[in-house]
Amino acid sequence: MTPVPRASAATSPRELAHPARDEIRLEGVLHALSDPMRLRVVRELAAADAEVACSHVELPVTKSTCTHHFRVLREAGVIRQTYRGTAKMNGLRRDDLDALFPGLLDAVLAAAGAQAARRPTGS
Amino acid sequence: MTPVPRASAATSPRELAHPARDEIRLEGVLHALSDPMRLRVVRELAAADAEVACSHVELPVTKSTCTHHFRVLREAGVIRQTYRGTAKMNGLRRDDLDALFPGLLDAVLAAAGAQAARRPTGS
DNA sequence: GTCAAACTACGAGGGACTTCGTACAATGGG
DNA sequence: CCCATTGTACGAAGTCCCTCGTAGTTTGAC
Repeated sequence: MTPVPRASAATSPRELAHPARDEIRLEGVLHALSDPMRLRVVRELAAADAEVACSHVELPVTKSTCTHHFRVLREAGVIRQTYRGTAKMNGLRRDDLDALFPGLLDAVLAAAGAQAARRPTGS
Repeated sequence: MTPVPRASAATSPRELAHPARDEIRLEGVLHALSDPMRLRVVRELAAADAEVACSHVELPVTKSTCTHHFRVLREAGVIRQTYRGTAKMNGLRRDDLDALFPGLLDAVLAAAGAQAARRPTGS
């Protein structure tokens, strides 16, 4: 079909917009973390302690929904995303979050872990 | 006789339903705190460090909306509400939250304070 | 009894969110 | 070049959420 020309995409290998550190809002972070799917993603990223591909995180939703949740996390400033070949790597923005909201991420992760321990089979 | 007094046209002692400690879910708490109005309420309750009447918390919304937000906070397990005459007193459930999610409430409160300091005139 | 104060219930409007399906683009290997 | 893999865009359906106005209930004071 008609090849769509794109602006200056020749040298830019698909870049993604991230909020700057001081653009990250607490309400946005809390809202991003208040979804079970996204909290699960964040827990896996924290456990991995490295960049993880979207496809490596197993969620009981379709790929479209997966993309949506990763975008919410990125736009809230919780994760950083970069392309690597056909994969998209995800990493927690620990440094920014710890600088802005000291102890918050660790408290949420610990709380999620404790809650998961209390609810063995559920969620 | 009614064994379980409901909050709908009940009899003498108006009682309110609160979730038990182990019924409090992290996602619910995070969602409750992710709203600017409710975060504001929680900050005021934490600053007061005592029971505060709904009418004493000044919010730029109508009373109906105020009631709604207080109920969300109560049903999420963040606050405890009790009637006292015509007033309804509100207090943080610090003990329960600290037991379930150690450090979470303090981290959120500190983060909210830090963010408010970065944004002097409320957005 | 009457009245004001404080809060609630109900419903409505408008917007945001979660999920999905389908079709499409970018990358790297055979 | 062809194609499988990976993720995106777009729209749609259904649901939930925030806000409000109005009418009503409960309580305590006069």
